[in-house]
Formats: sequence, C-alpha cells, structure tokens
Amino acid sequence: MRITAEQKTATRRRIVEVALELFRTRGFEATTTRDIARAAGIATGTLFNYFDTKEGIIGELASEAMGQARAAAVNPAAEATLEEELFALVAAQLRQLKPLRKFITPLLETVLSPLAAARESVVDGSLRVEHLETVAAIASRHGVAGISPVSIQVYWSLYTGVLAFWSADKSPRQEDSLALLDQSLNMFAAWLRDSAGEPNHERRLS
Amino acid sequence: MRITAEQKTATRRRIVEVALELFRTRGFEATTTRDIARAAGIATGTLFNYFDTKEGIIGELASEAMGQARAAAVNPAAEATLEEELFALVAAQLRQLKPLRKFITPLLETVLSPLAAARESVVDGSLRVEHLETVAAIASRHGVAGISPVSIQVYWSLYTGVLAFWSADKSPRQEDSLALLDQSLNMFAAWLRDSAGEPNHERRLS
DNA sequence: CATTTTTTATGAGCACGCTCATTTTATCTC
DNA sequence: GAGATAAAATGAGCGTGCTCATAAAAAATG
Repeated sequence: MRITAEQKTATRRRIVEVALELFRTRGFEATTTRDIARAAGIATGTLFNYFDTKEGIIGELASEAMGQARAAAVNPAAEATLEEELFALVAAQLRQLKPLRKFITPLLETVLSPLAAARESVVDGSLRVEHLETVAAIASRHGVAGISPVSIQVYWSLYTGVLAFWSADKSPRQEDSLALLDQSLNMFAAWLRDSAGEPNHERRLS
Repeated sequence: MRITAEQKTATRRRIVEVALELFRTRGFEATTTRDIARAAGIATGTLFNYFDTKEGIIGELASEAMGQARAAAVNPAAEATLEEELFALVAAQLRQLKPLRKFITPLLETVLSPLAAARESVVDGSLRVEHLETVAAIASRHGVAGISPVSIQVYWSLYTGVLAFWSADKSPRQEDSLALLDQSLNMFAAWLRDSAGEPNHERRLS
C-alpha cells in the first residue's frame, strides 16, 4: 500500500468518525455535509470523492456493524432451531447497530427498506443481498433449501419491519423490538415448515 | 359555500390534477414544485398554502384512492375467511392506487413505511391509523378481537412490504405482488389463530 | 531532473424544497 | 362606498445536497 493510499483510507476513516460524532450530537438532518467536511479538514467537494451521498457515510458504519454481527452469530449450537438461529443473527445486528439507532432512519429508507429492493441501485444494495444470503444459508442448514422468491420477500418484509420498529423503539432497552422479532420469526419458521410442499392457492383481481 | 371557498377547493383540485399529470409524464423527482405551480397558474409560495410538502400532493391522491378501496371492499360475503377479506381489501387498494404506482415510492417512505409509524408526525399518519382500524374491525368480525400490539406491528410489516414490492413490481400485471399478498396473509391469519392463547416465549440479548 | 500524464482537492455555483416579509385581494363595518 | 380588517397570493431568498471546471499534487516517463 502506497503512502497516498494510506492517506486516502485515513481520510475516509476521519470522515466517518467526525460524521458519527456530529450525527450523535446534533442529529442526522441537522448535520450538513459542509459541517462534516469542515470537521474533517477537507473541502465540501472532497467529501463527495469519498462518499456518493450523505447516507453513504452511515452506510459504511452500518456495513461494518453488519459484518461484525455476522461474525458474532456464527454460533454452531447444534440443537438450535431455525428461528433461534435467525433470532441470534438479527439480535446480534441490533446490538452492533445500537450506537447508530437514533439516526439510522435515512439509511433504512435508502438501503434496507423494502423500497430499496427493486430500486435502480441508488445505493448498491449489497447489505440486502448479503443478509439474504446468510439467511438462506442458515435455512438450508435446517433442511429448508431453495426458499422460493416469495418466501424471501416475506422474510424481507418482516426483517425490515423489525429494523424500522427498532429504530424508533421507545421501550427502555428496546425489548419491544426483540418481542416483535421473536414473534415474526416464529411465525415465519412455522409457515416455512407447513407450506413446504403445499400448492400455491393464488387469487385474482376480479 | 362562498365563492372564494369554491375557488380555494378549485385551486386545490387543479394543483392535484396538474401534479398528477406531471408526475406521470416526467416522474416525481423530475417534477419541481415550481413546475407544478406554473402549470397550475399560481406562484410557488401559493402552492405551499395548499400543501405542506410536495409529498402531501400525492398523499391526497392516495388518500382518496384508499377511501374508495375501503368502500369497494365492504363485501359482506358471509362465508369469506379472514384472509380472504383482508386480501380483498388490500387488492382493492392496489387497484385504486394503480395510476400512482410508478411514483408512489416517496409517499410510502413518508407516510406508510414502517419508519413512519413512530416518527414525530412529519405527516399525520392518518392513512396508517385508518387502515389498521379497518383491519382490526375485520379481524374482530372473524372472532379475533383485541389483536395485540405486536401482532398489529407484524401485520404492518407485511402490509408495507407488499406495497413496497408492488410499487416496483415488474411482472406484467403485478401478479407477483398478489402472490406475495396472498402468502403474507395466509401466514398471518394462520398464525393469529394458532397463537391465540399461547404464552409469549421471549428471548433475551445475552 | 524536466516533462508529461494521471490522480486528487477545491469551492463557486446549481437546482431543489420550502419560508416569510410584503403586497394584493376579499370581507366586514358603519 | 370609504375605511378598516382579515385572508390569500406572491416571488425573492435561504440553506440544503451535490456537481463540475479548474487548480494543485503525485506518479510515470525519458
């Protein structure tokens, strides 16, 4: 790695860190990109050489947190059920994301929201893809291989619902979010098992 | 109703209609509030005497569509199941919202998204409340009275998931969205019945 | 080293949604 | 109807996220 390359990553880190500090103290909307640039000692335009959008900065933070959560949740407790493993994964995510909780809403909107699923990659959606791959891997380890696209979409609805609820959860330690997660996953796992071979009974618009 | 009051509602209608036309032809983001004002023959500032935000304009359109859907779905087919009635309601909504489908994303983000649930009423959230009341009424008519807050939240996750998917659905007549809706509601209704008296088995963060 | 080429930093400037002091128009009072 | 009061319309202007022509710095080439 060359000297300048080191400087580049150093600048990138500095941006992320001063931004986190500013977001924490003043909130996301109240922090301008000019503020961040000034605090990082660079010009406004330079900021956008490092991140495409303001949301991208939180995206980086969230991305790191997600990676750590995935690592923390590789818990091969042999007797764990599907829903227990999924619960452990998402709970780990919430724990890692906790410092970002208060101002993660804009990120959820652009990256994680169901709305981002088919959007023309305003942001690259790798967070989504990676998470769904992890989930699929866990599911197939529990004998539920090749989940149908619609099942995946159902899971995504529930998952983003939990994240959204959590980001605004007023209960002391966000235990309401954990309850929601628990129920969502129980329902989902039970349904996955039940409807394994069932035919689709579709309905039509009249 | 006085003459000027009539003029006010006329202006309001005109705004909504020219906005719809512009959104349809150029998209939501590409249409500026200045464009809308000019097309409606008023000043930019005047536009904001009628609507708080640009999204509020679609909000009005969506609100009308939702009302019509509710009216259209009061179908007292005596032998309909819970999931069938819910399906009819949401399918009617999708039908009514269809003209707005391509540019409804910003509205979903501000009003319908799970993220809006606990947000400090940036928009008034009446769409959410009204829909959940309708759902609760349908449920209690099927013997599922007093749904728990967490069940409501689960429903909301699924519902917004469907809307979001639908808004970007590439299938010819959005039949993929209907399949998702069908599966989501089947799962939800089955779970509601099963977990009627079951105790919550919560888990904790370690 | 001198020179060329490539990469990175810069900040004035753009277009946007939205505001608000001011002006215009409508309504009320006598 | 003249004057006073209230309501509505106006558009210059604000602060925002982000762009892009230009300048500075670094790397490559001989």
